[in-house]
Amino acid sequence: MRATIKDIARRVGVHPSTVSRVLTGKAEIYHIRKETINKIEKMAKELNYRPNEIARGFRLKKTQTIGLIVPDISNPFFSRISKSIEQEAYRHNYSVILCSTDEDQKREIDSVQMLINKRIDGLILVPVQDEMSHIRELKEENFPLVLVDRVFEDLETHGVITDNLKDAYKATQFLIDNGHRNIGFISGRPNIYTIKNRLLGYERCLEDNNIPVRPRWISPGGFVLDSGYRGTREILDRKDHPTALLTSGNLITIGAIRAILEKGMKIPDDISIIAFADMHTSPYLISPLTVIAHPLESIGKEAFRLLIMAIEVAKTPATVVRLTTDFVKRNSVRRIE
Amino acid sequence: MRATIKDIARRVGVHPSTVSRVLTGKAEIYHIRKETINKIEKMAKELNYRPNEIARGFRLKKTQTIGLIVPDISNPFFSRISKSIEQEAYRHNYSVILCSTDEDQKREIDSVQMLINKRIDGLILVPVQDEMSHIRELKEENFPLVLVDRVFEDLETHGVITDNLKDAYKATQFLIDNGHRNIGFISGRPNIYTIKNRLLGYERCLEDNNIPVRPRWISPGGFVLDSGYRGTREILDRKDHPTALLTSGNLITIGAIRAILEKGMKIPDDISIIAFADMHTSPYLISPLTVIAHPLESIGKEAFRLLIMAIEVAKTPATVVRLTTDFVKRNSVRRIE
DNA sequence: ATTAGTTGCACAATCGATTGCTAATATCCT
DNA sequence: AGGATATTAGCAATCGATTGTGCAACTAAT
Repeated sequence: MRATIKDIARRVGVHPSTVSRVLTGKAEIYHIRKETINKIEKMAKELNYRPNEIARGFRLKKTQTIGLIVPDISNPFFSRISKSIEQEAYRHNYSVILCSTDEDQKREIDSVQMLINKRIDGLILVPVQDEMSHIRELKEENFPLVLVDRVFEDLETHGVITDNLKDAYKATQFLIDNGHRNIGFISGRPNIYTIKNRLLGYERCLEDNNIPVRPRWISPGGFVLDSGYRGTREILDRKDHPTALLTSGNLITIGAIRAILEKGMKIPDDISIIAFADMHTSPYLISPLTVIAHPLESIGKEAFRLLIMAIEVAKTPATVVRLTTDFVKRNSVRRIE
Repeated sequence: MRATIKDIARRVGVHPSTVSRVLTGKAEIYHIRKETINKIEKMAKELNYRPNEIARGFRLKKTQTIGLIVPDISNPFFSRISKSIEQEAYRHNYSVILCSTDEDQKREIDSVQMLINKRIDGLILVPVQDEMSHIRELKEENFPLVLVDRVFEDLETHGVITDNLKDAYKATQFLIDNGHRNIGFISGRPNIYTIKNRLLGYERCLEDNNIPVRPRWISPGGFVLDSGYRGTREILDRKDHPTALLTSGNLITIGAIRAILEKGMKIPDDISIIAFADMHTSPYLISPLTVIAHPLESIGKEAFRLLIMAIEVAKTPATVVRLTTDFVKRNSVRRIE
C-alpha cells in the first residue's frame, strides 16, 4: 500500500498533524524545529509518499479539478479550445475531467450530474441547448460555471462568445458584394445560440439588400459530416439552387464540400462557399476556404480565467466576454455578375 | 450546503448506515423494510441528495476515474482516439481526466504524478518516450496502465498499436512501384516507437530495392506544423530533392503541404506524398491525399477494454493489441518513369 | 523570582460514506 | 412452549489529511 501521513509520523516519532504541517509548508507558522522538518521530509521521500488528493479534497472540499463538457472533442473547433483550457488548467494546478456529449442533451445532463457528484470546483460548458433547467440549477446554487460559444439569452451566466450575428451578416454581405443573390445556408441546429444568431444575421443582411429569404435554401441539421453532406445535396439537387453557401461548423463544411464535389461542381467556379470556423487544413483544401476564424486559444484562456475568478471569489457578477473573429479571405468565393 | 446521508437519516429517523444501504441498492440484502426504503428515497429526492463521490472514493479506494494523457489533444489523430475512449468510459460509468503534454516529458511526468495523487483507477497513455522510469514505476507497482500507439520495447505493458514498420514499407514500396527512387521522409522524433519503426520500414524497403538511404532526405523534428514545414522546405530547397515524400503525423503533413505550395510545386505533378494518418479533410485537400489510415475508434475502444480488464482483474498478463491500418489510395502519388 | 511570551508539538474532531458486527423483534418449526 | 431462523436496523470503526485548541518547556523581561 501507498504510504500515508501516519506511516511517516510513526517512523519519525511525531504526530500526523506535524507531518501534515510540514508537508504542506506550514512548518514556519507552527514553529516546527528544523531537525524535525528534515526528518519528516527525508522519511516522506524514503517512503515515496504521495499525498492522497482524494482525502485532501474530501477534507478541504476542494478538488483542484474542473469539468469540461463539449459537444464533440474530435471536432477541431472544440479540441483546440479544450487544449487551451487544459493548458491553462495545468498552469494553475487544476486538472480537467472531459466529457463529450455528441450534442445529446441526456448525456450532458448525466455528465453534469456526475461531475457535481465528483465535486469539481467549477465547470466549463458548451451546452446542447435543448434544455436548460439543469444549468439554471447550477446557477441558482451559485456554482462556478462558464459557458463557451453558446449562451442562454434568458439566463445570466459567465460566458465567452463571439458575435455570430455580425459575422453572418458580414459573410453574407461579402457574397452579395461579389454578385451573389442566391445564397444558401447549411446552418446547423437552430435552437443553438450561435446558429440562431447566424441565421438572424444572414436573414437581416438579405433583407437589407432587398433579397428575399428562401427557406428552401436553409438547411438545419446536426453538426456532423453526414448532415452537412445531405443538407447540401438536397439544396444543390434543386433546379434553382443558390450560387453560394454559408456553412456552419467544420464537419458540416466538409460534408458540404463532399456533396459539391460529388455533384461534379467546382469551388468557387460553380459554387461559392464561406465557412464558419477555420481549420489547419482550410488553406490547403481543394479550394482554399474563405472563413470566419475564431480565436480558439483566447476563447479557452478567457473561459478558464473567468472560471478561476468564479471559483476563487464568491459571487462575481455574470460576465460575458465577447471576442472578435477574423474574416479570412482565401479562394472559395467567386465574383459573378 | 449539499445534503448528506446524515441529513437524510436524521429526518427519516434512521441510522446513516441504513440510508447508505438503501441508496446503494443493498436494501434487499439487509432486509430493509419497504416502508423505510420509501421514506429514505423520498427524503433523498426532497433534499436533492447527491452522493459525494469524493467521500465514497476515499472510503472505497475507487474513484471511477481514469487518466488519459496524450501529446496533443488538438491533433485529430489523438482527439478522435480520445473521443472514443471518453465514449467507452461514459458507457462504463467512468470519467476521464485529460492531459495534453505537448510532447513535453516534464509535463507528462507531472501529469502522471498528479493523476496518481488523485487516485485514478487506471491510466491510458501516449508517452513522449524521452524517459521511461516513471512508467516503469507504474508497471512495477502493478498500476493499471495501457499505452497507445507508442510502446516501449523493453517494458512489457498493455498496449494498442499498429504495425508501423510494415506500413512504412508498404508506402515506400508503393512509391517505388510508381517509379520513384528518390524518396524523402519527414519523419518526426525518431526516439518514438512509431517513428523508429517507420524509419526502419522505409529504410528496409529502400535497401530491398537496392536504393541507397540518403540521410539528407530524412527530416526528424517535432510533431507540429512548423516543423513539418521547415523540414520539407529544407529538403525541397536542395538541388537534388526527392520526387516523393513520406510524412508522419497530421500536422507535419499540413506543414509539408504548405512548404510544397510555397515552392510553387504541385502535388502530385511535381512531388508525390503519402501521409501517415488520415483526416476528415484528407480527401478534399488540394490534392486528395494517399494515406495510411488508422482505426482510431477501435484504438480507443481496445485501449479502454484493456484498461478495464487491468482494473477489474488484478494481474492480467501484459497484452498488446495490434490493429491494422488501411492504405487509402487517393491522388497524391504520381506515376513517373 | 514571578509574569509574559515564544517555541514545538500532541490531541482529537472532522469531512461523508461504507460495512462488519451486534442486537432486538418477529416468525416458524417441531 | 422453546429454540431456530428470519427480519430490521443501529453502532462504531474506518479511509487520509487538516486544523483549532491545549500545553509543557524554555526564554526574556521586570
